[in-house]
Amino acid sequence: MAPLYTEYSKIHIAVDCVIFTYSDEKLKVLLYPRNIEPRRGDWSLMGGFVGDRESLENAARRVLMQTVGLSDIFLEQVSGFSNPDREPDERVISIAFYALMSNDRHNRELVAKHNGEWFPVDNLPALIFDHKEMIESALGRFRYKASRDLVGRELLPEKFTIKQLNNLYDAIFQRSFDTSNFRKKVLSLGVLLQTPDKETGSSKKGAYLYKFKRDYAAKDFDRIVKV
Amino acid sequence: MAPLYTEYSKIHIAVDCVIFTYSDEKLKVLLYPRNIEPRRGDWSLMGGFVGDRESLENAARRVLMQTVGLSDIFLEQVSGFSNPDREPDERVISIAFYALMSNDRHNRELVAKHNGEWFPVDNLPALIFDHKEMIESALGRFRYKASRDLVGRELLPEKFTIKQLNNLYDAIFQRSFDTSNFRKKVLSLGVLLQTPDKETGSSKKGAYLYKFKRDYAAKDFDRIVKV
DNA sequence: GCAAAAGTGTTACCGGTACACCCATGT
DNA sequence: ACATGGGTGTACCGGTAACACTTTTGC
Repeated sequence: MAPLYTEYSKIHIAVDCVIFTYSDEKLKVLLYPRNIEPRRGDWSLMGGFVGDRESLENAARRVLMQTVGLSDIFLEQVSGFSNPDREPDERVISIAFYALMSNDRHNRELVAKHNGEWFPVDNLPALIFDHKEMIESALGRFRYKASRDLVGRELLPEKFTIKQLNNLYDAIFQRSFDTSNFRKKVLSLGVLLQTPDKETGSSKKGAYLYKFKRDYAAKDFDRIVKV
Repeated sequence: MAPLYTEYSKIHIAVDCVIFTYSDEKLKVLLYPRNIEPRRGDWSLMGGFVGDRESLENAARRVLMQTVGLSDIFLEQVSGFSNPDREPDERVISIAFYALMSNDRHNRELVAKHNGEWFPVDNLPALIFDHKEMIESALGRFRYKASRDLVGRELLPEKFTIKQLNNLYDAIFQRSFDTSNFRKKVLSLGVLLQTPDKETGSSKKGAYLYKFKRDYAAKDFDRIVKV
């Protein structure tokens, strides 16, 4: 490896992960009390520096593995944040990613060990640096994805009712979709399979549980919901 | 500035600019024969390393100024490209940007001096590294922008006919929009102003020239065209 | 008059929205 | 029987697409 670019300076480069989950009918983000100076103890996204021979995405997956014990989950790059003064003491460029994680899959012990806590996206605490902005960008990108692809598989249990999916979309877009129309729209996409089972906890009649078709891969529908 | 992160390695970080213009009824990208090894002479995007105290966007604007003599143009970050082997000889992470430039504004001498050439997006030559992929990502993002905001101001002369705008959209989306419906849609947005002048080069009747309203800022329309 | 491009009008259809209504069941 | 949430049906409205039609003017 020839030292071709020696006259140009190198820069610390990191990734930060916006980890979304869905629980208690809310869309939530995983935050940690920062464990190094400066601003130790303030809430922040979990991140890490990018290794010498590591892609950004692999760095993000490594962070996910260390954070929630999973790495085979949906992950998408959002944007680079590069204001020279975004960290007060040293120059770091950080690339934000967002990840989608079903609430029942993550390693709770691992999260607890680092004092991670889940915050609803509409009620975030004070965050270090530009992490608030990262979350907002990530949410924008996630909404775009959810508007063109049914995102239930990543965030709901394997089997779920249409109502649960409806509530998920309500939480993502912070509005209330008409249940009748939502049901029709979603079923018309042809990617869900009705199971024989019913969910009976919340109603007397019971609601059919659905799951994604086995071979379902992310599609690009015309428009599931308006953004 | 305390050396906090000394145990983590720094990485070369660059920006690459996908510069779009519109001429001869085609959407084109500016490419250069690479002027340093490796692969000197192959076609590539214009890029540059990010300085110590420089944001990614400022680095991209600096590249634009060096390349086309303009920096006050539309610029948007696309994505980071970070495969450790994307450059054969040394590790460089590059953030792709795209820019929109009216064909009559750029500094032709400056472009010619570096042997820059414009290529239609549907007929690109062989490109170095992952630059083809960068252009495709940039085009995707640009199409998204054009679907929600009228992009004529950035790419057409100050005054233009509806037909020209129609042709621009045809070129961006590589399809043909119905002229009648396109006209109605575009005028209904209420952002164009009819001028008293007519363009008579291509027709006997002559077509009215329009321009963007003085106070027009990028809006987020529901949907101008389907993506 | 006719060709050519600009510009207007018409119609059919589709998808989103609102909302009324029926269904199944536990109490 | 009735309350409750699940699920279906329908009617309206606006946007989109396709395409016919009118206008203007140079030749």
